[in-house]
Amino acid sequence: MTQVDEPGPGSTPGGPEPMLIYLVKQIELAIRSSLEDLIRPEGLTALQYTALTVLERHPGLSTAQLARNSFVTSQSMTDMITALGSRGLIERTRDAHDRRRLVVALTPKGRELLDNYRDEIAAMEAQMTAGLTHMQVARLRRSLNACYANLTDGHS
Amino acid sequence: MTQVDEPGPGSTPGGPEPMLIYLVKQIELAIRSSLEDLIRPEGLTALQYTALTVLERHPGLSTAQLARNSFVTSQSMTDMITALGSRGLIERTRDAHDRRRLVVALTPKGRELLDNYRDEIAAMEAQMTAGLTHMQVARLRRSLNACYANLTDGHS
DNA sequence: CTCATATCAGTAGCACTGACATAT
DNA sequence: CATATGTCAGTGATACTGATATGA
Repeated sequence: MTQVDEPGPGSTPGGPEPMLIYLVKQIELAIRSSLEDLIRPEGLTALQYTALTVLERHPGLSTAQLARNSFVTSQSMTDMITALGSRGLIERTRDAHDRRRLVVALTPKGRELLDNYRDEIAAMEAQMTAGLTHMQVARLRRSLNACYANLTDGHS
Repeated sequence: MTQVDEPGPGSTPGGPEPMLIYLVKQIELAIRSSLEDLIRPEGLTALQYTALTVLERHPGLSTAQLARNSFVTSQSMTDMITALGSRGLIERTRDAHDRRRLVVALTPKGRELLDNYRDEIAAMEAQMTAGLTHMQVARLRRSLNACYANLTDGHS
């Protein structure tokens, strides 16, 4: 051990306050790292797992809608959906009303995988908010929702 | 336009509240997307730009320390540092006291690049927190700092 | 025709494991 | 010796642009 580490997130150089966008990035990095470790035995990446949870919440989405939701191109999302499909975690069905759309849905196997990790994911979140009161967590959630809305305003 | 999109971030399926970790992820995705668009003319990625800001804040870090700060392996960080070095944005000098360490520092060119985008990055953050009071932003920053500390507790 | 959807091809950035040399 | 740092090699997942086909 040579020296104390813990540089913390980046910030504006002059100001004492780290910028919020870097704080968010650092937290996301830490979460992703824990999530990767947790689900590595399943052969899934954090991004693939997140995609499954989005599908659980929004069953009727097409690949193009999922891509916009994650700010990536439809080509990138197609690759991920293909990977999840080859593992039997999702399946795609042609929309009868708009035959361009391939609606993506979880399979029972995909739902079971999410069930198996629900408690551990909740524990991760509990660790993250340790020491915060219920009111502080509620305020944090409201503010983050507002930030998300601000950033996605006008984004289809 | 076929249907309303805007599915929003993932969450627990039963509960009405989206999980905080997915909110953070979605916000980070939105920020990264804007940041990529902003600095694409420079030929830099969002990750490379973020690494530069971390270096600006913490000039004396080695590659290994930077890697731990971003929760990646030293090999991955070496690749990024090499890319930034070949663009003349950073330079590495051998630490005289511990000759294993290669201390990474910004070049004047790297500092100039950061200066050129400081205002636009600040505008991104202002857009994100639009509608929030100063007190709400201060609370958000404190809570996020607490979350970051909780997640990195014990992490060198 | 225009637009949206989805895919195929190629390329680049990113992160990983494993192996290795060097310094503490 | 063990540990920490940094690099090289190979691999896989991710995301991009460009081109193409199909349907609304």
